[in-house]
Amino acid sequence: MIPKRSKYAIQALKSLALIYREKGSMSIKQLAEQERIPYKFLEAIMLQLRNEGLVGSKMGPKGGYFLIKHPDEIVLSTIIRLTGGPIALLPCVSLNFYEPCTDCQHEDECGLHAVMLDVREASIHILSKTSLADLILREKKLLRKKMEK
Amino acid sequence: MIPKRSKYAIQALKSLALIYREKGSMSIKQLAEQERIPYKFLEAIMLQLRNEGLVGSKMGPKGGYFLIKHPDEIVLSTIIRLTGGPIALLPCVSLNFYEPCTDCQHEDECGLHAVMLDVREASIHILSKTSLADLILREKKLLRKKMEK
DNA sequence: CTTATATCCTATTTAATAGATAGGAGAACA
DNA sequence: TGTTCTCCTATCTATTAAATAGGATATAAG
Repeated sequence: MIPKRSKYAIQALKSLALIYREKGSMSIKQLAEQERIPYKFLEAIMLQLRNEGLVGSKMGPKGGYFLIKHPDEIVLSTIIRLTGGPIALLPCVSLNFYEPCTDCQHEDECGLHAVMLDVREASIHILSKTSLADLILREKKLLRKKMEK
Repeated sequence: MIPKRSKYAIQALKSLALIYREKGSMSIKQLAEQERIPYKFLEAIMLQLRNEGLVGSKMGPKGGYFLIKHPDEIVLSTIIRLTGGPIALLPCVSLNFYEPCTDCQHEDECGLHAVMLDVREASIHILSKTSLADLILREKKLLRKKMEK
């Protein structure tokens, strides 16, 4: 499971992506209300995303956050990685949270290691090809499909 | 990430699978030493696996645990599920640990939900086609490959 | 220039839970 | 009859996710 922190980050960034074209920005208050995320928690998250260079910010009234990169360029795996969510199912196959097993002398002889590597690859493949723009596009398609019924 | 509990369970069951043919059994002490798993922790795990019907047990001296099913029939997804490891990255796409998002009115309109469903499917596909026997076979292949060098 | 509205930043609290341990009861083999 | 094992319940501890607190700093607008 990825932490809520990661999920909140994706939701907030998706909201910013929706107003990217008109160079819009949103305050934490707006984002928090719209996505029903605890205000102070979201504040900490946005601050981090800013330090990581994903979003820009402007202080004072009419200030807020805005995407720096194009929604096409921000993929889910990046957001998850930055906000501390491990994607792998075991530490020994994690890129960003790697830890060797205390037992297991030879990783390259461990069958479980090999299988879990496969799982990680499959997950990352999906998450790193899905951008914020893809997410929005997908929601449009879902909605359209639903409306047809 | 799946809990250590799940990893330990897989390791122990793999050891039992190795002696399945000759109807062998192993005590917790043996298993714990061989796989370097804390004794008491493993005890709790094996007890659960027994209650779930994956292994059988025999009390007293020369007693121990043994596989009930054929190593072909026990797949990783089953072990992980039984020992409490969520495979999905979000509660809203988990089969066994499902929880709806507090925000998100319509799951079927949520793009993230759709993507995370894809990820789960990809992971489960691998984990439910990999049995204990496959794990052992894979390790043999890994070892052989390594020896060739 | 004052006020309201934002971000910025550090520190702290809280609650849940994974991981591990303790201690003894009950079974079976020698 | 003692030793070796499983069985079972209860508990401890440390870590961490999640959320909160409080104030400093910037800026738009009247």
